[in-house]
Amino acid sequence: MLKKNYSELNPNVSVDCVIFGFDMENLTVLLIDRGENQFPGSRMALPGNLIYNDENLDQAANRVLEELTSLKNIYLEQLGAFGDPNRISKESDRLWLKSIRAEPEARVITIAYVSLVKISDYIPHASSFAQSAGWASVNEIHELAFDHYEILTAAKEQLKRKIKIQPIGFNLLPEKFTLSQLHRLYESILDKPLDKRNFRRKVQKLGILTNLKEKQ
Amino acid sequence: MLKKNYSELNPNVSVDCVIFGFDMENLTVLLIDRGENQFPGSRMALPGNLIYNDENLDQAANRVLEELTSLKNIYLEQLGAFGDPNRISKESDRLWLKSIRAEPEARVITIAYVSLVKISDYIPHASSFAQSAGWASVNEIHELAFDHYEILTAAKEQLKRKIKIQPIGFNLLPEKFTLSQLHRLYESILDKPLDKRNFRRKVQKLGILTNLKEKQ
DNA sequence: TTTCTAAGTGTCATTTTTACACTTTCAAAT
DNA sequence: ATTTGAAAGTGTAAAAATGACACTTAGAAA
Repeated sequence: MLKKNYSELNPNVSVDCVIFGFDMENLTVLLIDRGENQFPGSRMALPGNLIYNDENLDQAANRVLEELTSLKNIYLEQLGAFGDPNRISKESDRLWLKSIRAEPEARVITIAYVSLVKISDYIPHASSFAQSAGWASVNEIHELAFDHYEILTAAKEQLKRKIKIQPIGFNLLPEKFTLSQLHRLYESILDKPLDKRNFRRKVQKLGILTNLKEKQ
Repeated sequence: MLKKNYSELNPNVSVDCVIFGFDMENLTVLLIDRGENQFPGSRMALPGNLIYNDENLDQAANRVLEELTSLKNIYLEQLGAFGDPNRISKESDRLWLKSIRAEPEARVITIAYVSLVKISDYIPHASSFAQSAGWASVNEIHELAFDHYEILTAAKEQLKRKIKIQPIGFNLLPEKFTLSQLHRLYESILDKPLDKRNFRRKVQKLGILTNLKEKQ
């Protein structure tokens, strides 16, 4: 009877992480630079890689994120699976895969994860096949490796949906923060202006915050 | 250079379909019977199977559903990926996989899909490895193959969320139907009583329905 | 000191939500 | 044929949530 070795990479399943960051000004996302490439196409990609057979998907997402960017202990939520057979069809992507994968032509479906963190808490350091890792303004991104732009778009939608129903976003801010900062965060995510007074009223009705009586 | 054959089964990725059905009385779900089995554990499972490498996930879900139950042209929505390494650890499940899979020990992650249909529109006929296929009352299900019970639970939650924000459920009913039937559908899904008058008012404000002036 | 930018504050109208009880109709049982 | 039971059908009032709206104050920069 053949005993399967489970602690090996699964050539068909990867995870990709969409880590949104907020710096009191802009909504950004964590990208890695894949480095020079002879073919056209974006050098930038979401941090992601194949899973091991003996880890579950959540573990894989955390591991991959840490390996590529050094960020750890981040609450990741699953966004969904992206599995178009053509997601690897760009020539520049295939070339890159040849340099990092044992089976570069394998059909890969990827499970995307999303999070939202406070930028100042996490300083990315690139390692593994990432040449660099850093935050990029969400609004300035127009092209990414593979289907990562599509994944990013879906992640933005998910974030919008989530933020409307439950007040995430509080662990993203310093312990002391102004309502204006929170206001900016929400406007960044929803990508539309929110009435200042109505917003403050709503937040305060949640009663989660303790007023500091310090101004500014 | 090795040319990869893409129209082959991918041993690592499957799809599973949670098809909810409504029959004017109960919320049900479509299950297949895997047949006799020497080991304890549920014979029943969600319709699901491995994907082919040349089809996308949505196509795979539709194909697998049709192959096992004959249901086709169903709008399927992705629920998410389930990929615990132990999802195949029950002895009865492993035994069953040996009888139907080329690589029964492979690590498999599955992508779950959800839909909601009117039972009378779709009569399931089992084929492939399904010994039978039919509707089972959601409330009477307590055990399923693999992690399918967990998937079913997640699917119920998703359905609840969806039904609150947009009035799906209209294409599930006959062209003529009473508001009471719709009312029952919503109560079944949300699993709690809804005030009759408030419900009717809300539906009528949507203005989607044309009043037939026929009673009952 | 002037000027600009961002912070901070309250009210009112509209809409949405929730709670609540009796009558009518039809079908089934006697 | 009559009675009985079960489900269909109907309106109102109070409370809560939402959305629109403009001026003053404080601090930073010129």
